[in-house]
Amino acid sequence: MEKFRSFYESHPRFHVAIDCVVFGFKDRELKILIQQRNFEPFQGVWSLMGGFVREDEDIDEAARRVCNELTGLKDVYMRQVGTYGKVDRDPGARVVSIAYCVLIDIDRYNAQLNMMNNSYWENITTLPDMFFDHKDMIRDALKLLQRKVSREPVGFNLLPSLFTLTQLQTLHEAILGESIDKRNFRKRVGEMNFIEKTDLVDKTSSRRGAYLYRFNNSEYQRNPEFKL
Amino acid sequence: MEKFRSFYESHPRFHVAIDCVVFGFKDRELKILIQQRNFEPFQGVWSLMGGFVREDEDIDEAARRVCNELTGLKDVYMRQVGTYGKVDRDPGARVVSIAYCVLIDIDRYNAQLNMMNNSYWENITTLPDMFFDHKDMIRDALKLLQRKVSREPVGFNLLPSLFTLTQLQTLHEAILGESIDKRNFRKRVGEMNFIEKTDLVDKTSSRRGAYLYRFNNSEYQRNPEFKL
DNA sequence: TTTCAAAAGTGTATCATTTACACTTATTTT
DNA sequence: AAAATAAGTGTAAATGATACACTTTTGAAA
Repeated sequence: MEKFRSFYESHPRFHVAIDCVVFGFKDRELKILIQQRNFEPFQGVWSLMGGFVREDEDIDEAARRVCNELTGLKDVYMRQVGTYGKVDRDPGARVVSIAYCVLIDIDRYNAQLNMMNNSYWENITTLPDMFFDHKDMIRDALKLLQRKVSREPVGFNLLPSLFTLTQLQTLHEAILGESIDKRNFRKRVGEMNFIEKTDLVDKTSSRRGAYLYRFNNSEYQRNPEFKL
Repeated sequence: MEKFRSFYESHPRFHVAIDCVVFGFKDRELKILIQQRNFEPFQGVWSLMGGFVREDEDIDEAARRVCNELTGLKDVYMRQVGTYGKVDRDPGARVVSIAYCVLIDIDRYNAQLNMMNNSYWENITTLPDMFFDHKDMIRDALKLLQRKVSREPVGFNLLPSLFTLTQLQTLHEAILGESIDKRNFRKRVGEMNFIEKTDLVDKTSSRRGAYLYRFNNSEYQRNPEFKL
């Protein structure tokens, strides 16, 4: 391939970045992790958590690495949202950025990282102005999440491994931005036998207590049909 | 920003390419435009039609330019599918490639371009082995198209501006890979008043002749609800 | 210890949507 | 005149989606 080097070298090269739209769920609200940069360039600007792709990394590997650096978590659900490449989207240099939608259980997130990264969990309904096209990335990531949450078991990534049906429902409501009928919702849950009732009870959110459920992925794989 | 140049320069840069998954529809078959390269590198390998992003171009502009160079057409429907960035996906150099799904009316395509580009219309069901991840791009572009065709008026981009309902139905069948009940299909068409019957008749495909319809986009915009 | 507050849990009837299904019509060719 | 070919048309049954309100359980407060 050596002899065709000029074929490639006649074309320009760009920085390629990863931006993570990290979703979490707490207090009935869908949140995302944003950062107010305390370093140059763009100090003080609100932005998504990101990083650059390295020479020796697949872009998905880079996304996993960046996400791990920012959240401390491994084996996290992430999906590519899209790629953003306006010429002037980053005034410091030509940067093409690939956005990823990341879903984490907010309780597994080490809050100390917020100090280190100067980052915050902000409700998606009350985001500040943000760096260039980062609002577009968030919008598109949310659309992706909305499209998936009713048809694939992705919401469980935002919950603890044991959760109540009320938590699951309020999660769906927060993602879809609309309220859901409780009895209809539970009827649909009941049709999916991979959402398993345990005999454990959570009493933190009510006096009566609510049964805890878990998502059984291997059972789901045997008959992967999901509708909520 | 000058003083932060090193912030960027400490990170690597990559070639960024566009690959177009160009769909066409003819003889009841969904086809895509592929090219057997008659130039180095990778001479003889089947691949999608592509090109590199330039310094002064947004990626969407680059996609439009590349698509225009390859099809001769302007103002075509195109949507980003995803970005493919495995380290070794192109052995000649590190190239990150953004795939676009492109829908054209195959009758507007100048067949002479096939000579110039060494390109062909191949049925999606009978594709040859292809360059690295180009099959993945095609699979993902087809998924995108399948997801959209029933809920948004995108199929019309693959048809002439006047079309019969049988053409529209066989197009949907080709995209979805399953047969559709004729009466149910036409019932749904009848519910969308932006699919307008003309008094023109096409007699090329049957003795009786079939009424020609057209898609009225401004009527659609007044009440954008689509279900087929 | 009784009362109150707060969330959990439970079923049915109606409505809307989707599916299954087969013959007639119009025209050209033989 | 008959045959061949694709266009065009409606209804009934089944399935899925929606609307809707009261009882239960428990801890905290009176």
